[in-house]
Amino acid sequence: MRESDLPDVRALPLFNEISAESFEELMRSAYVQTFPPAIELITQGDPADFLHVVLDGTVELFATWNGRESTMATVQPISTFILAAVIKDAPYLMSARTLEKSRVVLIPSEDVRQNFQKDHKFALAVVTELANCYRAVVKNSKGLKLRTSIERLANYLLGQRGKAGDAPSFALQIEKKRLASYLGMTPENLSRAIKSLRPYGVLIEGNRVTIEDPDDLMGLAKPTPMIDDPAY
Amino acid sequence: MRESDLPDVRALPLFNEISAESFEELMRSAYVQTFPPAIELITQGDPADFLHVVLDGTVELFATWNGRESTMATVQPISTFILAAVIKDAPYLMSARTLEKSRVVLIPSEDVRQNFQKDHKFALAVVTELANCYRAVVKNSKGLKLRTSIERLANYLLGQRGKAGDAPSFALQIEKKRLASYLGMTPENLSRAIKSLRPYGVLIEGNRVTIEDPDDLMGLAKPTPMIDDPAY
DNA sequence: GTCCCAGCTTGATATTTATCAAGCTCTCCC
DNA sequence: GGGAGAGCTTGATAAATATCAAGCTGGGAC
Repeated sequence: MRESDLPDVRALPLFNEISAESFEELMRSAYVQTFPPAIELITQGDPADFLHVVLDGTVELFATWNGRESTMATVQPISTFILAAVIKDAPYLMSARTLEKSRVVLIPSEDVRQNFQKDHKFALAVVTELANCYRAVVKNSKGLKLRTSIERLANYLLGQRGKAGDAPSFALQIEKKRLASYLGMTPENLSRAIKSLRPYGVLIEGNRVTIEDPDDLMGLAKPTPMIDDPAY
Repeated sequence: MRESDLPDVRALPLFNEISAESFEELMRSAYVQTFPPAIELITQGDPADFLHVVLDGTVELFATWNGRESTMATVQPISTFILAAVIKDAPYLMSARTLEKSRVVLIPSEDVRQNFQKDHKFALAVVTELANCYRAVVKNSKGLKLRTSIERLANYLLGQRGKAGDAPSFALQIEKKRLASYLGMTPENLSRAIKSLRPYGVLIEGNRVTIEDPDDLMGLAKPTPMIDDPAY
């Protein structure tokens, strides 16, 4: 691991408050690896050997069953993933693959568990992180059960617009087929859903999204912090 | 709170390992209340004032948006709910109502947060509980996105059969309209889904479920611990 | 540059799921 | 015992979503 990576990892909420000793111990056994695109980093059902931290690139979390596959989340720098499995020393519930060339820190699970047993500050940070993850999945689940696919798309677009600083035009961060899967629909269905948002002032060409009148779109999307605000 | 309730609460994984001091402190400010059926205990969006522990009865967690409603979970004794909101000091993401006469312990959030700040054992228990909750929601989400409603029903029934000690016949623990909502479908659709399982040896009369040939049903349901095992 | 191919779109169709409208049944309450 | 009403079922229909089958397109690989 480069020296220059340490501050980035240290800045994560998960590691921010922990003792210098714990941090050093975790980093001593950790190592960084760079992966090409489309590499499966972890497979659901496997034992959780490492806590992962994405430093660069993009990682997709996905789940499979009976030959079907669904995108559960997209992880972008700098964040960790599969903390729950590591803590519980349980098998991964999701698989992960790189979507582009990515640099990932791998911290042996055993070290994570040991340090959170003895470092109270670390335990508190883990609690906060898990609570956030839990609430994120609950929000997601609410969206899936309470909204139609068009409503989910409309809210996704408004969310992305917010991330882009309320710019009238911005780029989609993921491929449409993955977005479709994330939103719980087929690519064909997404294509049509996009078209059906045209009357609400949404224009998508390639991965360039233009929202002419956010208020109009919001009339359809009816966003609520209880589903759409990651910080809520 | 009755003296006799204390051991029940103490036995929860969340409180099992904590110091006698912490436990006493939490219980001192806690109180028990008995609610009639169909009482809304908490409302999504409200500040998380209390950690709830169900001692008796049944509580439904549900979410609403834009006039729609969906059952997210059913809580039965003895378990806690809405821990994440309490820990984060954030608003509830879900509402809760009693389904029958229920006895609930209410522990002021502030006390929970204080004690988990100072009691390391408590913090560790909170981590475990949250990790379990998180994984439960992820499993649920996987089911929603990867399975059809009939497959979800089939797996639900197999799960209930397991809970009933693999008895060939058992009683549904919730009303069909709530089961429908929990599984992400309408009551009409559930009715028809039940019928469509008849060829797989499933017979449901009232709330009495009979599974004639579990193996046959499993051929359809294809259960996997990564979605269907609460302990996984 | 050109070829190739994955990703995307579009149209046609099928399946799944929801909605609407009765009617039935059971329980609770008087 | 006789309503009244909620829950459940059934049938008919509509809407949402998926599947299948082409075509289109734009960005690498060579």
